[in-house]
Amino acid sequence: MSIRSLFPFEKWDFKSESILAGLPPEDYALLTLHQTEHLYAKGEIIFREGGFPTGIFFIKEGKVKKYKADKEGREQIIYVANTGELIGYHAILAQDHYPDSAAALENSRIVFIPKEDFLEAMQQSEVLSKRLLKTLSHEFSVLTNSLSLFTQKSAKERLAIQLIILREKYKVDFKPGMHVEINMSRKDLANLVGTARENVVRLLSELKQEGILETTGSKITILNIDKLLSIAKS
Amino acid sequence: MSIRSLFPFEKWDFKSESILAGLPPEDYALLTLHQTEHLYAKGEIIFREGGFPTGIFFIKEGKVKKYKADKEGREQIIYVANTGELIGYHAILAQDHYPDSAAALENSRIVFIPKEDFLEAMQQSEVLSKRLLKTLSHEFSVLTNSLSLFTQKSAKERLAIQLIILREKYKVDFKPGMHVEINMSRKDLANLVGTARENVVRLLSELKQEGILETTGSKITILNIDKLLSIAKS
DNA sequence: TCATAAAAGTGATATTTATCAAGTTTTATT
DNA sequence: AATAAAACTTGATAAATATCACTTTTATGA
Repeated sequence: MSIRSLFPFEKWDFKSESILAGLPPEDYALLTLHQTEHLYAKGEIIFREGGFPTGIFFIKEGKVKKYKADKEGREQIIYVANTGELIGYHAILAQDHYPDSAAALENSRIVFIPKEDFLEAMQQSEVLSKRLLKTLSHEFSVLTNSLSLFTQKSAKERLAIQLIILREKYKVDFKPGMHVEINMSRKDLANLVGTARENVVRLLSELKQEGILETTGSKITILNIDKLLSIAKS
Repeated sequence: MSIRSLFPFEKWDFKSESILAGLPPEDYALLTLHQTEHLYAKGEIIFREGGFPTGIFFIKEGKVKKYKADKEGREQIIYVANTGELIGYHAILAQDHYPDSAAALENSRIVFIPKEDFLEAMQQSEVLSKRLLKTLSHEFSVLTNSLSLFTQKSAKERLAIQLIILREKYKVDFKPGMHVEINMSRKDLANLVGTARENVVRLLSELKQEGILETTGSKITILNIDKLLSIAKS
């Protein structure tokens, strides 16, 4: 039994890969006309909330956190974007500034597509604008799920859910039965779950006690996904 | 000094009015070809989370809460849609089931537009699909604001913010200096703020003590919007 | 590889918020 | 207007979570 049939990942995934994947060649050509590839080091900021958008970003390799920071600098992570995902298009489509910030969670290879090319491709490509409408509408449902998660579930339940989601995102060359290493700092994990760092540490050691996971350094390995699922569903 | 220049309402407003307002006549005609108007009594459900969408809804008069309920029936209100707003399009565009439920907060007059007409109008109207893209992208930013609100602000700050927003939504024939009556049950207010009903009652009586508002029955009147703004900003 | 900084982990305590169990007031209905 | 039901309010208490101060472990780079 695959985890994909036991847990509703689509409720938590933006599916922004499907915007560009297999786009008609002529549309794709328009989009990639002036693209440039850049390496972002772990921790490096890609764009900042309130900044003026100049293009969109395609994650060729790596992971990116989208987050909002309050005055005291406390971050709330909205979403973890993975290899293959597209970010930064909301601000351009809304004709507004960036609603959130984006920073690399690990060394990442990211392609920049200028705003003009993106808008031109949008204008020309029926397929692209249809896909954006579909993705944006889906994102709406993901965000409403996140919203109710925060008000209707305890920190432990939220952590369990996020660990299940992260485990999926941190899979590389995964084969059934293999273990997955989630490599995220306690601080980022806390900012994703929406609780204090110390609380995450305590909850993780509870889960460790229950034989659900183990940690080596800051890395987390899920040992018993079924138990985690039952906590997440409660 | 108008409240609109002191508080960023656009951060909390979906602006879905702007989807249909002033649409080119021929596009509007397509949309309204088979529209039907219905009256919904206060509390009546318009659509349910998980249901299959058959059309979209235009609020001609009234207010609608969009919410998600958990297994225990506890609701989290995602958004309060007002007269002139459009609801129910996300599910159709995402080709999915309704991500949330909608119910009338007061007796409302609502126009139903069948899915087929909506999709046909989308197909034909460049303007309509552009506007939907813009609105959906803006909604993304509103929801990220709501998300960080829940994790970064206390219940009292959240209540202050929601009261400022609700005051704006409950204005009718408003002239500067006039008072506004917010007519919402403590339960709904609690479900909007994301806290227990008893907590909202206590926070409201604190605000009453501070001379910020008064209540008559379940109705709330803001007396000192400046003080409320300073709590919201803290 | 060793020094040093950064991150993780722990314990004590404070604060916030939820829950339960009453009353009381308001609203609706006959 | 009387009555019942629903909604609101209050107080006491429990539970969850945040904060602070500190130790230990891990990562980094000279």
